[in-house]
Amino acid sequence: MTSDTYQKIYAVVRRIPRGRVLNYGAVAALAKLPGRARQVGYAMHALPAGSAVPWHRVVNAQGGISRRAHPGAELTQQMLLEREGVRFDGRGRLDLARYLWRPK
DNA sequence: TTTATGGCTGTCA
DNA sequence: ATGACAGCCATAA
Repeated sequence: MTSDTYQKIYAVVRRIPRGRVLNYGAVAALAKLPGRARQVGYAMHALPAGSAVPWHRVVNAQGGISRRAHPGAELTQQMLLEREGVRFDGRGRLDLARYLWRPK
């Protein structure tokens, strides 16, 4: 796939520091693709296994894990984040104001 | 080619 | 807080 869009998206996601998260809209914006949040989701879905992209650090705008195609995968994502020190509340959501990565 | 769908988001009721 | 609606556009059929 020769899509520059994906490459930009992956480049952004790959820069997310450990213990931090980014929502789809933010990734799209940082990739110079404002409004394409959905495509970011598709890019994640199309991500080849074994890639160096920390897809689990990408969450939705509510600071939670979106329902994904593969059942149970959202739990895996939450587990990976908790392993990096991200705490989830009783609703399975995290404090965006605190964990959202804000590049300068 | 056209249509339908989707790991979203922001706004309004 | 929750739910409905409407845009964005790449991928699949």
